[in-house]
Amino acid sequence: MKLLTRNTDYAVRAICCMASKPEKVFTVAELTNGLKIPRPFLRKILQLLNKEGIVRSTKGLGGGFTLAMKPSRIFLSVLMEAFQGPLKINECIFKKKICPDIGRCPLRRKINMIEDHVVSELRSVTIGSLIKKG
Amino acid sequence: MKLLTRNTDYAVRAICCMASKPEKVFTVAELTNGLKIPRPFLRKILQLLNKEGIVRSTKGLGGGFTLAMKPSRIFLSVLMEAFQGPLKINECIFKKKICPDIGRCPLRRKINMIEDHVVSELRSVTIGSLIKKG
DNA sequence: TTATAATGATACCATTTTAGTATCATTCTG
DNA sequence: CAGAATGATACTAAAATGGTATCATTATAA
Ligand code: FES
Ligand code: FES
Repeated sequence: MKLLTRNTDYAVRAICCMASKPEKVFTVAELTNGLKIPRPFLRKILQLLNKEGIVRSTKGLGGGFTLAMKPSRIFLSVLMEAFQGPLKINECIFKKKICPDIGRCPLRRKINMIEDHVVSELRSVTIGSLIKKG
Repeated sequence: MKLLTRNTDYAVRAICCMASKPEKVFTVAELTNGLKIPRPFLRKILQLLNKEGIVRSTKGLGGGFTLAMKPSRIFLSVLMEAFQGPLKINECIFKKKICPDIGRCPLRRKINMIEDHVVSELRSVTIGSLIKKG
């Protein structure tokens, strides 16, 4: 059961890193040093985060990435959706074949309940909630 | 987010099928007819179910597979474990690197909570509960 | 104004996991 | 013994994931 894929995980850490100094512009190199993530891969990740508006990029010398939102507004669920697609648990294989009435299929009902719970939990996690140290 | 992989799904359906006539010995061919699962693949699945003691096989002419347990005792969680490994949500990537104290990492705590919920839900689903039609 | 340091865009490759096949051995029944 | 079934196991195919490479663009500063 994989909940977070690697790029989501990387994204989370990178953002946590950046959240520690909100004003600083981080170059990819700096972030990789701290995090030991393959550099070109992290670049790709940051580029997507930029498109998503979670991070802001500036080009050229002295450029790099900064958070575009407050950590408390960055939801784990949003990161997961960006990197892993919609938060949906897989459909069943035999659509109508087996299940006479998909609306009443007890397996699907159960799966949907699980999904609802998982998703609502994920939606409650923000980067902000992750970095406030204990 | 994939909860059930294909072979688990196939296994569930095959078992549901078999549960409808508990005394009948099903040949693989019969099951594939009903279910449209690639025959050799279903064989492999049934062989594993046999090893797990969920299904009983008899060889030779007139042989095939029967359920070895009552549907109400066959848990979805057990099938998932058999086909997909332990019901554990992925560990984080940077073991000790980032997380100063894994016991206190709020992300991990959250993930663990989600995992506990999912697993306990899955443990409550049996084939029996799936086949009692509404 | 040009060299350089940064990201943007994108195509490509590698690895791992999942899905599915093929084959031969074994066993049971008639 | 013939044939119908599964047992065991090795192999292949396809998809998802993880990671590289490359060239274009932009900004800074000597
Ligand atoms: S057919 Fe998909 S859960 Fe019932
Ligand atoms: S390091 Fe894994 S969840 Fe904190």
